[in-house]
Amino acid sequence: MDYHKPEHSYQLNMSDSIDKASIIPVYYQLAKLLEYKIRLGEVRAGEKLPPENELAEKYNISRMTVRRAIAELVTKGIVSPEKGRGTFVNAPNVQNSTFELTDFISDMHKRGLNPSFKLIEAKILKADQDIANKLKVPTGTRHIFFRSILSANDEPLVYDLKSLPYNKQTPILENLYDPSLQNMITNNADFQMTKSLNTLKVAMLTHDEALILNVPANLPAFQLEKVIYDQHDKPIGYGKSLYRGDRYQITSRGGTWF
Amino acid sequence: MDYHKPEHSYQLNMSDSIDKASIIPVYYQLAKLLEYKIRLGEVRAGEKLPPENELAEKYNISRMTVRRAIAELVTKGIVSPEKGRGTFVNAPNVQNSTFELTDFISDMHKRGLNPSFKLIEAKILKADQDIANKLKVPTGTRHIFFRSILSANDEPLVYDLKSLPYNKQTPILENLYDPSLQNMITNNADFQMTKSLNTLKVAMLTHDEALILNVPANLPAFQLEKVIYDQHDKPIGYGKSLYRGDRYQITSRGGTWF
DNA sequence: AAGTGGTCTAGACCACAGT
DNA sequence: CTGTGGTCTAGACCACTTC
Repeated sequence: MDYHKPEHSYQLNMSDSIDKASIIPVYYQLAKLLEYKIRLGEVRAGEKLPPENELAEKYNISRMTVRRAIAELVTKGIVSPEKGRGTFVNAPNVQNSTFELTDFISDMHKRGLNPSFKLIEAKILKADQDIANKLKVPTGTRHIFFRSILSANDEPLVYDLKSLPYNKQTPILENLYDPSLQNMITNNADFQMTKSLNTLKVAMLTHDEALILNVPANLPAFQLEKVIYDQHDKPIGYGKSLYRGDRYQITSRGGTWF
Repeated sequence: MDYHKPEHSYQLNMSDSIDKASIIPVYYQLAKLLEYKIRLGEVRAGEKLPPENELAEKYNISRMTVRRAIAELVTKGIVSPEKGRGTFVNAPNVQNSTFELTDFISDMHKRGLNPSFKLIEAKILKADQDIANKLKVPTGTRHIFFRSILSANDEPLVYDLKSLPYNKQTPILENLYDPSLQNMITNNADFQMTKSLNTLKVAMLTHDEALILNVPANLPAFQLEKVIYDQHDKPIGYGKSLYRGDRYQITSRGGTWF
């Protein structure tokens, strides 16, 4: 019995040819064609794709176009070219998974929920040891501190704390309207490029935090910490977000196909 | 006062030119050059890069090479080309963060720890409602069930549960040696392409789970659930991993720069 | 030496956006 | 209509791998 060959046919009924007259780009057609052949097992993991020259000749297209097609598969992680040797089909990798944490508002929209935002408090504080460390400033330096609640369908979901270095040039008022770190970056033409360091932990909600989120204490939660740096690697914001563990989860798709 | 222009100079002292004789590819040189100019604010967010023609002429290189350079910036999320309009510099996005969960062994190695693996139990079970649901089989269908502990520096860190459809063709013994879902995929030539669905939650360790990990009960933990599908979208594995919340955290870098 | 991927060129035509 | 990015070609030379 040959159980390598699935009996049923696929929806895709691809012919082994390229339609140059099509509106669909040639490189895209070829990429799909190769992907299809790999899916069918015509070229298996560890084996080589036909050389670029050969593909170009076979389908009557230029080698550059072939390369563009292969580049598509490379970015998808399906194949890996090796200089002087050939382009090899990767074994499906199912071990890795990538979780995206986007901003709360779009995240909730994507989940079909109605997000809202409430600022609890905004004040100027002197940096304690912890904050001084995060913002790389001396202790006692003044910074603006925000506390807010993010809700979905009027149910509190995230408790959010932010600290920004206090800067007389920066108007506080507009930050009150949207104190997201993103807003701060976007509205300040000083920041051409930024980077952020993110840490995801699990935490147990303290009594106070649970009270604010209107949940029982000792509920587990995601804790997302974010430090944002400007183009000179100077911290320009620190944020800590607590996501209710009973309501929030993150999903991702992985593998060789996306 | 012009606080847009930082007074101090950068380490990079890039000349506004391309060295065609260099071993460094021209497209790479140009990509770095453009990135540098954006970083300096020479082209700010929302503004256009010079047209491809112009860049090609200015640096005496072909337009295809210019495009290759710009493609680098596109994949980094720094610019976005718009057909017929130009190539625009993106505002730094600091909201999104991407967390990678790789396999335990390489993850621990990367963290400089010494990983080890212990199989607690492997047995054949009949699927209960939950497992039947995950593996999309009728309840009562036999499946292989694995329980194991993953440790770093001999300290239990992850409690891992796996269920695979029972298949007489699949030798169990090799799975006992390395019962990772990845191993199962790699060793089975039937699977050309696979996909996985991953869910990350927070959970409270039950008494039993805590006992196995040798930690106090009610410790919060990451719970990673993974369902793997073959190329026909048939589930071929279900896994649940509990990561000690007091010892495990995930970090990522984000922003316009990686 | 032969095969293979990596880079690069100097054109070309197209589709779309803005005038 | 002009400017712009998107696609494609038919070559070329190089560096690396394998024989």
